[in-house]
Amino acid sequence: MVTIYDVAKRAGVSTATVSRVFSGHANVAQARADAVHQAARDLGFVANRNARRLRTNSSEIIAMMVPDIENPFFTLMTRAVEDVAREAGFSVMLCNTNEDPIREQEYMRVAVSEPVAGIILVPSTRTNLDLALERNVPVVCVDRHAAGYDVDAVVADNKDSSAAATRLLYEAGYERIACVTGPESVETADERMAGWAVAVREHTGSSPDPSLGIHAAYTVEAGEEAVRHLMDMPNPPDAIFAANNRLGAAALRVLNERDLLPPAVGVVSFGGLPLILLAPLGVLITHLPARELGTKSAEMLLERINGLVAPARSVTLPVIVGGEDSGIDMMYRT
Amino acid sequence: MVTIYDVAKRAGVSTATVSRVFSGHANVAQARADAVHQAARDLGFVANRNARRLRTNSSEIIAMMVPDIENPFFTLMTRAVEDVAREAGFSVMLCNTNEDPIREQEYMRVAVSEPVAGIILVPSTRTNLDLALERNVPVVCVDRHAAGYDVDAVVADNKDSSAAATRLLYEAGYERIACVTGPESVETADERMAGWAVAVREHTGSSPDPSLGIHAAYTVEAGEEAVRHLMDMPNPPDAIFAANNRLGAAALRVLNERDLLPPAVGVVSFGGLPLILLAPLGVLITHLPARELGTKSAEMLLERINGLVAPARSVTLPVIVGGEDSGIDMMYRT
DNA sequence: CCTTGCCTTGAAATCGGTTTCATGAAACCA
DNA sequence: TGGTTTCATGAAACCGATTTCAAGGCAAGG
Repeated sequence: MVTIYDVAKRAGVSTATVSRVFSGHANVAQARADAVHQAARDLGFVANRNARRLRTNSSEIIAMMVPDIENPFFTLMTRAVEDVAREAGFSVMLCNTNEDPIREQEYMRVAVSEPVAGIILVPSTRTNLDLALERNVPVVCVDRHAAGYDVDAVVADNKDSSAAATRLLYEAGYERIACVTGPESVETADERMAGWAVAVREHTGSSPDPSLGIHAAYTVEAGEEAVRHLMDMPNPPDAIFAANNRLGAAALRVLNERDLLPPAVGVVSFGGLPLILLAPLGVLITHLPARELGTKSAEMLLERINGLVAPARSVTLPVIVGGEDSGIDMMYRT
Repeated sequence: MVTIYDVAKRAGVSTATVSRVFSGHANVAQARADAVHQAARDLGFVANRNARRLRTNSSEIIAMMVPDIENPFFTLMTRAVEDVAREAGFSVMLCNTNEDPIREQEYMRVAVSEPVAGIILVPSTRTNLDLALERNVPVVCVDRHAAGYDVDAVVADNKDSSAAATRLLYEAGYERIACVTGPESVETADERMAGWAVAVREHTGSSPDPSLGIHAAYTVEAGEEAVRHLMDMPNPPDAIFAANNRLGAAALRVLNERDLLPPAVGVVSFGGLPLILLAPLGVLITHLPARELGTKSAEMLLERINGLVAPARSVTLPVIVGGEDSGIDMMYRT
C-alpha cells in the first residue's frame, strides 16, 4: 500500500506538506507541490479514506434507506439522490428496509457506526431516529414524515391530489368509487384515502361507504386480494382509486382477469406505472414527483451536512394529476 | 462521541479487553465481558468503523457499479446483490456509471481509496481495472466480461439464446427478421447479434442482409431511431429482434405509432419489459436472469473477499427463452 | 540594519479502534 | 513440590491520514 509517507519521502518533503498539497487547505510552494504530485503519480498514490475520516471524523457517504429499490418509485428517487450526491463528492450507500422497522434499525446502526455524513430515509411506521439524532447525523425524511420526530421532510401533496384524482373518475362518469390504499397508519396511505374521502363527500354529499375503503399492504399480491374482494361484493364499485403504483397494477391485473378493464371499470393509479401500456387504456395516472423528491431531499441533506442550523423544514411537492395516459409515453415515468 | 476508552474506564478494564469482547477474537472472562457489555449499553457505545478499518485495512462495503439503476435489469441485479451482501454483513455502495468510462474510473478511484472490500462491475467498453487489481481489491464482472482482464465474471448465455429467440420468430412465420442491438464492441450487443445471425443463416442458408443488423445505443431514443430507419427501408423487415429491454420497448413504441404492433410485425425483446402489457400482444420475451446474475456475482465476490485464491472463473447463466407472454404476468420480471 | 509580520515547512500529536508482547496467575504434570 | 503450559490481561505500538505548533526564511517598513 502506497502511503503518504512514501510520497513524502520520494518528494523529499514531510507528510504534512503532502497532505496540504492534496487537501489544498494551505499554501505550498509551487516547486514542492509539483514534486509531490509527481511523486504521487510515480507511486500511484491513492489516499486512504479511512485514515482521513478517522482524523476528520467526517465521511463522504450518504445512506439512502428505501423500502425496496425494486419499486420504480424508489428507483427513480434513489437515482436522483445519487446524481446530486455524486456531484457534491458523496457516495450513496443503498439500504433496502423492506418496510421492516427492525431491519431499518440495523441499518441505522451501520449508518451511525460508519459514521455516514447523513441519512435520507423513507421511514417505516415505527422508525426510531434516536441513534442518528444523538450523534448529530443529519436525517431527511422523504415521501413520509417520521412519526414522533421533528426532522426535515420532503413529501408529495398526497391528500389534495388524491381528491383531484378521484374527481377525475367522477368526471369520467363513474359513480361508485372504491379506494384501495396502503396499510393503516402509514402516512401516505392515510392521506390518500383521506383525499379520496374528500372527493366522495363532495360528490355524494355523504361519507363514503366504509366497505369501499380498503387497507392493504403496498404489494401487488395484497392489492389483488383487496380488489377481488371489492369486485366480489354484491354491490361492487364501478371504479377504483388505487393509492400507489403496485396497487394500481394489482387492480389492472384483477380487472383483466375478469374482462373488466377500463373503461368497463374505471381505474386511477396514484403513482405512475413505469410500464408500457400498449393500447390506450383509459387508465388515469397520477404522476408522483419521484425524481424531484430525491433531488430535493438530497439538496436539503447536503445543506445540513454543510452545517445548516435551522428548525425542521417540511417541503411538499406538487403531484401531476394527469389525464388519461396512452401509456406508451410514460415509460420510465413515475 | 463515546469511544472504546470510555467503555473501558467505566467497565474497569483496558481497551484491549473491550475490543476483544466485541470482536470475539480471544477469550475474556465472563464477568468482565458482562461488565463491558453493560458499560457499552449504559453509554450507548457504537464502534467507530473508520478506526477499525484503518487498523485492519478491511471494510464491509461492496461497490456495485452499474450503468444505470433505472434500468430494471440492473435494479433487480442490484437488489439481489444487496440481499446477499447484507446477509454477510456488508453494505452496498451504489455507483451509476452511465456506461461512461471516465465516470467509471472516477468511481474506481473512490472504491480503491475507500478501500472497499470488493467490486461488482458491469464493465463499460473501456474499463480499466488496474487500480483495483494493483491493490488486490477483488472484482467480479457481471453481465459482460472486462475486455483485456482475466477476472471472475458472471454472464448470461447471450448468443445461444439470441439464436433461439430468433428461431421463435421464424417459427411464428416471420421471414425477414431484423436485429437492433447495442453499440458495436459492447460484448452483449455483439453476442446477441451473432446469435441472431446464426439463426438467420440456419433458416435462409446465407448470411443476413447487412442492412437488417443495426447497432444503436442501449436507449429507447436510439432504438426508436433505428427501428424507424428499418421500417422506412424500401424492403422493411417483418419482424424485429431487439437485443435488450430498452430496444424492445423502443420497437414497440415505433410500431405502435405506425399501427404495426405484433402480430403485424413480430417482435422479440431480449430482456423482459418489467411492464404490464395489458392485452396479450404476441410480444416474445426472453427473460434474462437478472436476479441470479446479481446473486451469483455477489457470492463469488464474497468468496474472493474471504481469501479464495483461484484462477478467474467465468459463469454463464441460462436464459429463459419464453414463449408468448401475456404481459400481465411479468410485472417485475426481467 | 533591525524589527515586524507573513508565509512556508516539518516534527509530533491526534483520531479510535486492533493487535502484539510481556506479565502474572492458574492449571497441569510428574 | 518444582517446573511447564495455558490463559487472561493491560501497556503500548500501530494503522495512515490531518492538524497544531513552533520555527525558519523572507520581504516590507522604520
